[in-house]
Amino acid sequence: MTSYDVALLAGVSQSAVSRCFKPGASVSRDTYARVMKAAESLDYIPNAAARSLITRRSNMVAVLISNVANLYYPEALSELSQQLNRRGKRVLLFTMQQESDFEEVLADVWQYQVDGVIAAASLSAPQVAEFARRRVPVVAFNRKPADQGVSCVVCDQHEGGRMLASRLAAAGHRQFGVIAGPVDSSVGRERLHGAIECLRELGLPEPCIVTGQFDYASGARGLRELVSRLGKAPDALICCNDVMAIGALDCARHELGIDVPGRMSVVGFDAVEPSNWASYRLTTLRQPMQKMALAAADLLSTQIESEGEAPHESRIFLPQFVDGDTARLSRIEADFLVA
Amino acid sequence: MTSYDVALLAGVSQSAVSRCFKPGASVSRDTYARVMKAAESLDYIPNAAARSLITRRSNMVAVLISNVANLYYPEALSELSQQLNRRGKRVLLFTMQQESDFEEVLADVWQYQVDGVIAAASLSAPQVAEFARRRVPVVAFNRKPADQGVSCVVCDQHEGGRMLASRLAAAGHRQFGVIAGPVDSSVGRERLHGAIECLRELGLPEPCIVTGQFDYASGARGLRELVSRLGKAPDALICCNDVMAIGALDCARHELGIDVPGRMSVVGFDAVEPSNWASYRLTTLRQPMQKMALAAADLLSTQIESEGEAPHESRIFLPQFVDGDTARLSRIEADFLVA
DNA sequence: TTGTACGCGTTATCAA
DNA sequence: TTGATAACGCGTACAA
Repeated sequence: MTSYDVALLAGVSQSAVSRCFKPGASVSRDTYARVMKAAESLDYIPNAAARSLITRRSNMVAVLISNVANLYYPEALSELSQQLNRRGKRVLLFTMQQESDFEEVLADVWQYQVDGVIAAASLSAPQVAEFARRRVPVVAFNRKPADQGVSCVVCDQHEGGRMLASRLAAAGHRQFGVIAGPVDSSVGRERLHGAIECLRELGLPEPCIVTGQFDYASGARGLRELVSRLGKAPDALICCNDVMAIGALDCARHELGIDVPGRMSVVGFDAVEPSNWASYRLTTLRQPMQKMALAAADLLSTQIESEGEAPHESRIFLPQFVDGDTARLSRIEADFLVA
Repeated sequence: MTSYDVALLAGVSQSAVSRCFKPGASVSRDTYARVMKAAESLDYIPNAAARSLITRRSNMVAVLISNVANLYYPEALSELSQQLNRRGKRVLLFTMQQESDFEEVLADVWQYQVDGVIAAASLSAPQVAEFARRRVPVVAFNRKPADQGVSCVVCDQHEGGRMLASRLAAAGHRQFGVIAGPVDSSVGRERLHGAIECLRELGLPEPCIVTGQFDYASGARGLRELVSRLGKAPDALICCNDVMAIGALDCARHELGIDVPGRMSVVGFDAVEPSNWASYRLTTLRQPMQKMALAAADLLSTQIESEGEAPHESRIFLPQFVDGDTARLSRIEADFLVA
């Protein structure tokens, strides 16, 4: 069914039909009614591919995301999808096993004439340049791109690392253990470095650091390794995401018999849903995902509507402290923060 | 950059360029090399919209899914995306707040000329008819459509309900409680009815049933209501998904002081990742998600390639029992099943 | 307000 | 193997 068929049935020209489906076009009430009736009876719906060919707008936005199964991404994806839909954009989803698959995926993205891209992956400078060359607006989501010429929405992971470390330090913890994220994760690196930096500034002993893969097993494995390296449990354990923190927590309680928070404090990042379950009540940091998705959709929409003339913008959000039951934190500190 | 630009630079006709990007077309080595060199230097990439206009293939598949944030969907979405990508299809994602938003979303789907649809939502008979009329292949994912004229991939939820109920019954549980899913969830309904049917056949007392929303809070709320209705905890608690089971489990242990599995057995459905964490070790059923995604991608690809001439097919998978620590199950039963 | 005519970038057909 | 030409379905000047 094409607009020609509808035009024929309605007894008008094809362009009249086209105008009826364009909001705010100049059509008489009578023509509109006839066209709509014909369209309905023929089940006519405009062809988005043909439209995009001439308008140079596909109304599609590519969302590039790695590791969808990670507990933290679904919320991001869900929010992004809603926000984009609200702005009349559809989500063309590109999932990657690892962030390193990003380059190959990009080649696919160009074909589809998407109006913009939201990339939850690290953007190298050449990649940023390619976006500019192709005039495809891009917003980096939760990744600080190497290049400055890109809009991004991030949660300040570095500051998050500092927040947790400083609160734990203020409460008297001295020997820190850290379970870091995989080396290719910039989010994990920033959290780690924020924590380390803070501890260094405070003159505390160097933390003992092990690497994990952001999964449950990594948390348990990480804690065991820390205990074996230190000869005892650290005073405080900072895990670079919640799932590892939960893995460590379970290991501490069920396997090693370490009292949390009595003997060891445990904190995580993300405030994924399970972190708030009664068995955990994890002390952690929440990324304001709804606001971040909203900001990303706004930034991208602005870029799209301005044809890339809008200045690049970085929206930086602060993580919110979630007061759980897995860390001993001093009352004073809490009062101080409220004031 | 269009194929004309490339043709000009390479000194060939536009159709020659087109052929170079079509696998298996008839082009001389020399022409191919010249075209590719020109294309590379111009950053040329074929325009998928223009291509789909004439080939009537967009290489896009719409995936309709509700409640992406549900712990169970991310795995499904991730697997589906991978399987479809492997077949050269991109995923156009449509998320719905509720399954009832399905109808509106469909209107959007038609515009985009997708090659097919994977619908994780209930399909009414008129909707099935519309797919047929528009000649868009569709595969229902984990939903038995009302109409038979649709391919579907499902896990036998009804049988799952029976499996859990029968094993619990065989182990001597008599008074059952059930926390059901929301009324508009066919998956939840089937699990519930399977369990009820089985208990009825065995001549056991009618189970006490409360309704939940598939979320953590529903599990706790549901258990409290059951206890208040029965005046005590049921012998066995069947929850229509894992997250509610975990909610009930936490409530039983941390709030009501009910020994699980000593005093009450608890089982769930889905085998989401947290169900296997040390704090829970939930007895549950796993849906073979990878196989299901694979089957869905296969079925849809077949439909697409046959232009809808392929017969409709139902692929029904059986849930796999996951032996956790939250249910007392008799040794005999276990041996019996192995044999 | 309406219709004519053209072009968006590609693939497909066909004759050379 | 190659190039000219005609679609694909739509939006949009432009003239009426």
